[in-house]
Amino acid sequence: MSDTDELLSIRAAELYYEENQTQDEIGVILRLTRWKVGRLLASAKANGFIRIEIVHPRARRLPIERRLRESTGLTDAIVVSSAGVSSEAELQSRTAQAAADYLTSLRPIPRTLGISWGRTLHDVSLHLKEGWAPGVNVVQINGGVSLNQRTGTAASTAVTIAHKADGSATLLPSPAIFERLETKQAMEADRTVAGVLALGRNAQAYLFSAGQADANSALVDSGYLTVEQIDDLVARGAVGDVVGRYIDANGRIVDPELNERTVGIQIDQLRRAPLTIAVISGNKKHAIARAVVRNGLCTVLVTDEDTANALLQEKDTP
Amino acid sequence: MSDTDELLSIRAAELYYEENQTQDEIGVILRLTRWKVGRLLASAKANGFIRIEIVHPRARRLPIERRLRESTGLTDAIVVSSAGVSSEAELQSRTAQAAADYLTSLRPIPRTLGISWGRTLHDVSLHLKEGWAPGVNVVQINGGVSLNQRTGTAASTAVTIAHKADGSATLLPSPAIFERLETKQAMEADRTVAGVLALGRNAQAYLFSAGQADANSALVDSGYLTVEQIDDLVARGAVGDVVGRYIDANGRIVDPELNERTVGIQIDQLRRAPLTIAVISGNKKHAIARAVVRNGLCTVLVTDEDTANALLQEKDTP
DNA sequence: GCCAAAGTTGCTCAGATGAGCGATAATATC
DNA sequence: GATATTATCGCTCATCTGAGCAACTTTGGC
Repeated sequence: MSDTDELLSIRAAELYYEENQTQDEIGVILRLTRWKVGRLLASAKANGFIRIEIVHPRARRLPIERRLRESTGLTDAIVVSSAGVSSEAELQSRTAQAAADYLTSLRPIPRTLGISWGRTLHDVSLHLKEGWAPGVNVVQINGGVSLNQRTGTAASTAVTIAHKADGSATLLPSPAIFERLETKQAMEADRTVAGVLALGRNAQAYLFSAGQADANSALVDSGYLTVEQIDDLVARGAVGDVVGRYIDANGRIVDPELNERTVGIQIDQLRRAPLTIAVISGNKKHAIARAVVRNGLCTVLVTDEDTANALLQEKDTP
Repeated sequence: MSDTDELLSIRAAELYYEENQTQDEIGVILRLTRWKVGRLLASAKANGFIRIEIVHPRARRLPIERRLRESTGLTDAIVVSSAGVSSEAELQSRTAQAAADYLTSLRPIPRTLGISWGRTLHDVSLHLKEGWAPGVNVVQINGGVSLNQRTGTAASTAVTIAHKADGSATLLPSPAIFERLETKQAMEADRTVAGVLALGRNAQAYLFSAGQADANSALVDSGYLTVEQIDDLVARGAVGDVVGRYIDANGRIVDPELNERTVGIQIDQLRRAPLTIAVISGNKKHAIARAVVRNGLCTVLVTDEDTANALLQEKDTP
């Protein structure tokens, strides 16, 4: 397009989008036929001069969702817009809201829903509306936060989700990680615990988040791991944890011994499940999100625009 | 509007603006009539959820221009968009470009154009296209930069503007401010200088910028004023200078004695002129822009979106 | 300078859309 | 609970707009 045409397309766009003039009227003003005006407007759009943003906490980015589905093979992708967000917390809240929306609209409604715990899932539980589903049994799929933390964040998440769906919550009464393998095995042998774990393995759907591998991990906060242990895991390639288990960029368990001492569903069980919803948002979680998506650990990803774009860019530059 | 309708309007907007679906198709997807979809889209717009930006260096903000004209009584207002600008310099360059565009499209073409000097006007001169007008006599209306500066910025601006219009430049061979009133009067008595000043007074149009009152002023850089003098002027209410003369928020000369020693057109002559184009851009110039516009020192203002909004907000909250 | 190829223009026509208007539903008022 | 009032809905119709096409203009190649 010629230089003067580019300028004209901008003038036309101003009159069209800001002044709500018709292409006819613009034609009169700029001394052009209305067809020329139409073409100029089309070229302004094609050149990317017209940026249309939907500014709303519930706004999603459908084109990014589609590209994500196509390039990763995800069953579904929910990408919340970051237009107009001023803080990371706001973005994560939007993502949690979107996850709650997705859960609510899920058909068929899963009778048993396996969930992990964490800040993100807690946020999701708060965003769910009373009566979001008619009776869902919520099962914890990995060991809970220790008691030196604000008691029962994990339990409260599960209970809230279940309660709001007029369902029941089945809690996993176990720490996340045991110091000794023998203790962990003894615990798993307990009939109650074994029952919960079996229920978790047979859930129809899973909802979980993931944590980045750094000192801010909930597993560090809860006292299960030390900062030094995290550093060691990172040195061995860990990018983050899923249901309490640290994985590398290829989705492999970083420390098999540690993994053995971790209570809950195995990564492979997640990989085989037909419906696994991962909720991952935030700038620091791009790496773990990538690991989760690339290695088939989820079939549905709920995330934010920036994380989604990061995933797409990697795909484009292999 | 109800809460669910608001959400629906966002879903509709996503499909309409991001996926280019027709209102009919959206109706099928969301189980609504196409009229309902149309209404939802209209309400999304009305609620400000749809933000349309024209991202282009030459983009203007016509609605703001109109509001400025209406609320200030300016003959014309040119407001450049700040969408997508990353630096103050870029915004100022856009404003200069817009001023050049305005000058080029000006009808009738002024035979004599009085100009001041400064970074902004120099920028305007560079953005003008060769042959922007068929013969314009450009006259300097205030004293030039001193010679210890990069020689001839002021002269070069005038010459460039004139040259590109196949016209002639009449320079004012005088310092901006004299130390002694007597010297200034003697200078003005000189036939050549007097002739230039007379020519300047009779120009058909004026183009000038304005400087904020702080240590970065061109008058300080050029050695005419010290930082202390500026501080003093500020203490006495100065918000900036127009054609070398410091004014307060009410458009009054702050220091009459200093004003007397300043060579060039008087503020009042500017106020009486039928066509005076002020080019003012940048966050620090909001106050001086306000003083210029509120006190009728210009009939046309070329500025940036942020400055324009600042002017409008003051109007709304008197 | 001539011709082919590519690009641009004005136009027809069908599809998309907003304004306006009765009909219907929801809400408030007594 | 009946009625008045308001809001919402589905629709018609006129207008707006984009796709497609033939005519025309420009450009590049020889």
